[in-house]
Amino acid sequence: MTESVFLEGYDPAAYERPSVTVDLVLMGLRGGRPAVLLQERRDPPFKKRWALPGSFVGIDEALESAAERTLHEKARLERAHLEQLYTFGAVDRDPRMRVITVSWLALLNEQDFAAALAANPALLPAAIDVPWAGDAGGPITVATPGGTPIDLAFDHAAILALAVQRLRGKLDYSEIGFALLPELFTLRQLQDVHEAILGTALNKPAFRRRMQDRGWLAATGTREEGTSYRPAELFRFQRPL
Amino acid sequence: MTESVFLEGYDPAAYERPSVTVDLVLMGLRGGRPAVLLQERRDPPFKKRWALPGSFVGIDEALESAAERTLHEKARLERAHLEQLYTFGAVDRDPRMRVITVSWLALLNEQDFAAALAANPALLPAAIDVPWAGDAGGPITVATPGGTPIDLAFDHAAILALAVQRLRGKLDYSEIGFALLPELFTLRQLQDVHEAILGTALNKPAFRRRMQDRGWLAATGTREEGTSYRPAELFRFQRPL
DNA sequence: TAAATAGTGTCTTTTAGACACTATCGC
DNA sequence: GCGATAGTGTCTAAAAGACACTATTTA
Repeated sequence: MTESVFLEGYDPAAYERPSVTVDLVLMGLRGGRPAVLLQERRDPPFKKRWALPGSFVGIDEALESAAERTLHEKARLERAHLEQLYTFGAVDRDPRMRVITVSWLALLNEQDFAAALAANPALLPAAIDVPWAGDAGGPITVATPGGTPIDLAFDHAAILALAVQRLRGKLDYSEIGFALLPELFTLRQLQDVHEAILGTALNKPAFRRRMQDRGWLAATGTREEGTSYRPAELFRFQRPL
Repeated sequence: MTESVFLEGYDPAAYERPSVTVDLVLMGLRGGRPAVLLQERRDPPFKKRWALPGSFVGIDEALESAAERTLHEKARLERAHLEQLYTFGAVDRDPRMRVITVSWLALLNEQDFAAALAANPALLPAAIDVPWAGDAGGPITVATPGGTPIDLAFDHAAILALAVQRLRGKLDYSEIGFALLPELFTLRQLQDVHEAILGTALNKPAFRRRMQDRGWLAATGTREEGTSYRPAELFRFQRPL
């Protein structure tokens, strides 16, 4: 055992400190397909490249507050499902200086997704394509609505890939899927969301049994309107017990 | 939309930066029960209270490198299963100054756990008691080997609770459990590890089927020695496919 | 041979998938 | 009634739990 084991009590203020940012993966469904809101960089590094919206964490600001503030500043949304993903801290991830970023997954339903786009037209609703199945993880591809592939700035491709993996992994055992739906929804809409995120077709009776058994569904007694066929019942999410 | 939406391109160096640390949850099994290695604080704040081992992240040091360095400095271990848990950044979590900490879960097998204790006798092998079942999460209690309850410094109780929850949640679908075992182990040892972490008894045939079906077990053909009964076969962990 | 644990065969229970069937709406 | 989708009953397949039984080692 060397002396360094007990080398403590030094003055941390004497050490150079890194910058800390939050980056948001603003995810939602657009036309039934996964999409993410990106922002074009106006300055170097990665000038004119697309990046995740983010901002620096204030010295008197909690991490979650910084994420919420960024959600409001960039997407003009008051609230959304927001969960911390991972903290990225490679030394050279920003060529200017040392920046450690705490990444967050923000889930928007179709209405909020459209509202964010309307409030900040500088945002790009990029389409996400996930080439791997299951929740093993792996790289994903991002493209403009027109289909042009996007090479994200910084390490944001890795952050986005992790967001997709986290979302897929938590989808069927957590309440996370409801964050992508409006307050009232049909079981078909719920299943569509799951199928879009997982990229696979699901069995209808089994899916409904599972959702019912978890106690997540509160019947409202009302039905959707404007269909040219039998209208489905509208449900509301409820926390079990 | 206000002007603040596009308020970017300012000089981040002009802003005050937080300190960033890594904190390690050094977990293992001691006498078949979950335990964590703690370190007594020598200086305020929380002087003489027990805390998770940690250190400041160097300005030219990746987060994972800082975690590995801390693992070496505090426990004298070259490697261990190390995975990032969560980043805690409440403004007042350290009364001295703004400190954001990236927490890591480090898993040690019984041998490494004992080696760390021997290399750094200042570490306390605290017993972990988990009062909740399943992977719902919740507070846990920590106690000295003598049974005296420990009130951890900072927000380290929350970090430790999250570590336990993560470990429980990943145990039966990931390879994480093998990090708590030596290279060669019997199926009974593997089951004992799972039962200790989950806090419940498991069905023997079903457990063995699952582990076999996942392709995690490579038979060695050798058997344990020194038993006064039928010796069990020794297995080695293998990655599937 | 006795004691103790390793390891397995098999029955039951539970859960998921497949598939078809009935129900209900607008037109 | 027709078309289309909602919603469900039920059979099958797969996985988990229960339990007992056999196997193998030391003493």
